[in-house]
Amino acid sequence: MNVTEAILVLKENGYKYTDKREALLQIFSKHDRYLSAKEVLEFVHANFFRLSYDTIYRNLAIFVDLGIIEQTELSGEKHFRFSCCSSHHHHFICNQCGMTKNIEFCPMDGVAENLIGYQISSHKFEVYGTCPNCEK
Amino acid sequence: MNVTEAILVLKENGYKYTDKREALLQIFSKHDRYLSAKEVLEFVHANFFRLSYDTIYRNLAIFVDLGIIEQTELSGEKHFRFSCCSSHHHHFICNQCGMTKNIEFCPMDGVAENLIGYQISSHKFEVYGTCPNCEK
DNA sequence: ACGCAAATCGGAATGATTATGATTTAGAAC
DNA sequence: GTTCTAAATCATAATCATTCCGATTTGCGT
Repeated sequence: MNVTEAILVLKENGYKYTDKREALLQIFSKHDRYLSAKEVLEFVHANFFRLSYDTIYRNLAIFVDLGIIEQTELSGEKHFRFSCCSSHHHHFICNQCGMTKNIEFCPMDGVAENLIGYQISSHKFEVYGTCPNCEK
Repeated sequence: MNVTEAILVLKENGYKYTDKREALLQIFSKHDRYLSAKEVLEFVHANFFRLSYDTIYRNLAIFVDLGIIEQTELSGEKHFRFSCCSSHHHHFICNQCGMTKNIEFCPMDGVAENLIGYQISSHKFEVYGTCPNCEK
């Protein structure tokens, strides 16, 4: 997923092009890790854009809906990052910088048969720690 | 883990016995599922106890520290439940009632070797859905 | 260029959680 | 059992992320 593709996806789903939306997408394109709403706001402001929290949250929710970005909860706050690829996968997430590394293995495979009668709607598998870069 | 054991653990770690703490532990003993702080407060009040949020959060944090209860984040709110057993395990969690079912399988086994250079501090594997009881 | 629904603004509201300063209490020492 | 002190609790205010709202602006089809 890149900025141009994302804008196309927005169009396809009836959302308009706006400079704010492009600015948001650029941020995610440039910073390839999990960002809090506040971080996003600061990056946008650094680029001489005015932007309200309302706009941030509203658009990020739309982006998540459309699969443009991924969302997770880190220490009580929502964090967002560009969708790295369409295939189902999980993440190692660095507690320091928010960097992620894909984990292709999905633990659901061997689990469903032990949950007969339970309707499974979703699952979460995340590994937390420190990435080699922050380790130094 | 039961109430008496929990009080013992508190004593061993230099925490005093109080009727509020016992009331909290009784709630968890009685309601074997993930509870929000608000639910805990309501249950306690129903038992004719006065209790402030401060006391709830402070004690629940202590309980988590001592391994008396477990904590997770469900739809943006902290939830707590009695530690069911000491062995490492994961959970199916019902979105409706907060009920849990243990999943003994731990996906970390086959994953660590693919994360050389990454220091792993913790991980989370949770399956969400509807339990047979809420399904009806 | 016009019109309108969608998008944005900014400021207020919400709701969970945490901090504060005063008061009460458990439990040890006498 | 009385006293003492640190811990625990209380009530309230503060904080912080997130959402809501009414007013204004803007993208884009006509």
